[in-house]
Amino acid sequence: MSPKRPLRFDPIAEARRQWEVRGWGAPASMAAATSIMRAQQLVLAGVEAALREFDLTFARYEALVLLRFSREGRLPLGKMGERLMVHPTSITNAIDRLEEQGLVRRVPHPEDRRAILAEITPVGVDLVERATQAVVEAEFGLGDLSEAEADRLTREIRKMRRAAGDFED
Amino acid sequence: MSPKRPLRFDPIAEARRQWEVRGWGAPASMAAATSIMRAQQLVLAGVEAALREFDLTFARYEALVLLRFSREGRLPLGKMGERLMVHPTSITNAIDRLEEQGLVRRVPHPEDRRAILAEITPVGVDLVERATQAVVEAEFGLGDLSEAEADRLTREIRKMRRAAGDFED
DNA sequence: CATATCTCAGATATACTGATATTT
DNA sequence: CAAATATCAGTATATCTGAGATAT
Repeated sequence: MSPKRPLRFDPIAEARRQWEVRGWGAPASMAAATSIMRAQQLVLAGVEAALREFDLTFARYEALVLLRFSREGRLPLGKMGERLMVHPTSITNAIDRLEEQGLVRRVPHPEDRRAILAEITPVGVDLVERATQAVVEAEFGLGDLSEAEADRLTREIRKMRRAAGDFED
Repeated sequence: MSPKRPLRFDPIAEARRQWEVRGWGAPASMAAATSIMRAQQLVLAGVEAALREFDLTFARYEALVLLRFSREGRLPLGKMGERLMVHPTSITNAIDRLEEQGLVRRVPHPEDRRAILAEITPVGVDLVERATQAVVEAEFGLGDLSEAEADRLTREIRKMRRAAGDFED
């Protein structure tokens, strides 16, 4: 981790100013995209720090949560990749690792013999619940954002996600 | 690239519902953090697709832009790492690559002989301007977000960044 | 001597390409 | 035969740790 002290100015406001000086176009979009990238660095750093003691990465934690939320604790690997927006080989790799850790096991799909299900184990259920406590205590890397602010943020990003074709609804 | 079709529901709204069912705490923060992570995937995918023809990654593009915006087209590597919030060895690596591509060169720091400056070359200046055009045309992966929506998004994220200690201002 | 800056070697995580086996 | 599912081999990128060289 890098507990870097805060800058004494907003680097994105500064970048936007420079962007306009150069006449580079769409400065509002640049600022929004850069904001998203930087916010993600902060969230990822905060969450991964909380997950370290459980030997989980963010990607593997997300996979565990997804399985925990599924009706029967199992999902086809392909479906998991779609939902998490990751490459098929990345899911194979993540499930390999979770299986080594005893948090998940592979079981054959009952109807489609091409597909394989990942199923969360009791150990996995226990771990994901403890890891979640730690992530909540770390405030998801958001700092002390109020509930109202978090909701406004979620709503604004939701517009962007819809514009970018993430979902239809 | 993966031109995946949109889901027919908002996966984050669904995750939030499940999160509350399990009684996992801070659902508003979970939704905000997950929104940031997912938005970043969309932006990164859009921008990297636009940068591919220039043989640039997002990280190297950011470094070029930072140099382009500096007063004299050069900055110490350490300062670049701070500004981009990346590990010192990652900057070394990125500058190695940009130097191989002829977009940047290393020059000694005139006052502090420990430090090394990365300086953008004329070829680098030309490339970063052309790459920027492509990124703007790709709308930064934001889809057709209006300027007002982009500004609102930037403002909401700014609150989060301040709460997370990204800057003081 | 302590600190700062950068680099290197080695390890891990993720992603992508292209190929393959199996099943639908 | 075409499409879908998962895997594998190989490559690339980025991150981090720990060590070391050089300079302040």
